[in-house]
Amino acid sequence: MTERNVISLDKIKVACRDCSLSALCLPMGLRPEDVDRLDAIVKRNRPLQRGDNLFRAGEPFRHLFVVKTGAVKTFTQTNDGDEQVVGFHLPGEVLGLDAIQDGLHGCSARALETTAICELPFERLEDLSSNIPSLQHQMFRLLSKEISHDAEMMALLGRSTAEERVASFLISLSERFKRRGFSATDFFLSMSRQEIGSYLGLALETVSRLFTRFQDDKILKVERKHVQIIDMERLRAMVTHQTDAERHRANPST
Amino acid sequence: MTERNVISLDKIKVACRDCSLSALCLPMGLRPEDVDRLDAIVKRNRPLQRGDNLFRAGEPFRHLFVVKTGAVKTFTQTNDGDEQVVGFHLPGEVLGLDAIQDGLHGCSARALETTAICELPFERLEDLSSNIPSLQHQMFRLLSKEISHDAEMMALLGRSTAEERVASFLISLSERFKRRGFSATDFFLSMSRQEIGSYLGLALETVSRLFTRFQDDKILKVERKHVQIIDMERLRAMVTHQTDAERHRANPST
DNA sequence: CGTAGCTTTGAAGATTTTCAACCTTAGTGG
DNA sequence: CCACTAAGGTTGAAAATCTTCAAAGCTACG
Repeated sequence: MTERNVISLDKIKVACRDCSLSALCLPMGLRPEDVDRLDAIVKRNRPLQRGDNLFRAGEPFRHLFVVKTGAVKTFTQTNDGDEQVVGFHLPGEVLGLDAIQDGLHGCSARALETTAICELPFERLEDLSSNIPSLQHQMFRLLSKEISHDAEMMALLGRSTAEERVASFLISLSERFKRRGFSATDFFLSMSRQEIGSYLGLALETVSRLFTRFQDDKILKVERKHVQIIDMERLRAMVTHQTDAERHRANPST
Repeated sequence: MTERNVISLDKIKVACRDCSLSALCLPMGLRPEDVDRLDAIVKRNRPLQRGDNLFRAGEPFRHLFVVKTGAVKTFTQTNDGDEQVVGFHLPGEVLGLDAIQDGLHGCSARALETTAICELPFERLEDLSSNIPSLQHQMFRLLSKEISHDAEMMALLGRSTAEERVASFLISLSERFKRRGFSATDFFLSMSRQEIGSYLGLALETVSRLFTRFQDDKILKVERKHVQIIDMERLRAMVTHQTDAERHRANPST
């Protein structure tokens, strides 16, 4: 990190803490004046209540959204009417990236709890990116990260047993909470068993049974929405599907 | 489409046909001189033979790759050693988008048949994008499209029966061939039952049985790698999981 | 022509889903 | 303050689906 960036870092952090743009600006020091320009286009809205929609599938796409606090699920409907959850979005995570493609939201987004959101007008973000190469680079990285994450998820769904999926899901939540400064081993699920099942391709009963079994095996302590991870080692050991990418990130020398 | 773009279209098509950049430049008219600049950074390599690796997981990322002819699979290894297919890439499709994130390839890519590839040095593409706003926009769309596609795939894997997955897979191939000017109803699979199964999260025997059943039901004609779709209607009817996004794209008024 | 690598097919076994009942909790209104 | 209700969660048993194991067939290639 260069001298210049050290100077700007505090300001960036403040701006990011405020507007939850860490996904965009934390990974790489933008110049302070650029952060100000980015900050200037961010809209802050009143918080969403549980059940409120942030956007619906088919609506025109104008903004990217960043979760500030709370949690959001994204989902589609199947032809036979039920809901298919395609993602959960925690603080610091970005929504709407799939809609850049054709200017229409491909899924709906709904708050799982009281949730604060920032809006980024995408056109203005594009303009800014043209003028700030490091912001453009951040945008590419942001989109690429999503692709990378999706590929891991597909590999998980494509291969795994119910046990492995649930273990993987818990580890993913744990890591995401940790990254945002929350406890990695003690947290509340804002989504129902139904929603977890839909996301993981399992019946809600299967999710419930696995939570019970993990608890019997002294790996977790689960009480409704409250989860405590007792034995992270064994939870990780259940996941045979660490990808090459994850291996290399964990230990780049191999 | 503006007058200016009409003029440039032929040239673009020629350039794209040559370098397989249609993913980047066909969806939106770049100015002719911009296409030339894009064309100038494209490298053309000797073709890959079946089994050759294009890149391996963990290798540093320098280029995006566009399939010109042939077919490529991307895959990761699981901890217990077997291969997990995460994607198939047909002519006109782009590989490596997941690696922008951290500069390392997250999966390996291997030719399924004799395959011609274009290389796009990513750094130079970023430079160009900074200077050509419409190219930047294309890049965002390209990445977004991949995210959109992955979300559909996740929804498919998360929900469906074996029947639905195989039907969906065939429809996807059919549409991709069609888009590139090949027959939508008569094509050759360049991948094995094993690889299809890995991709769809099914045992290879399950894939084989479903091909047989679809044939018995007069929906397909399958002879090893050669597939003919006899009854596209019924094939489509098997897929309950048309997403909102797909519905809206098919019929934007609803 | 023989062998290796797919592919197909059958049967048994395992996992997961479905259906049904019951339990728990949080919120509501008497 | 308590009872009631609705929503979500748990548990059991039966049924469906998919996988695994095993064997045999086919094709392409050397």
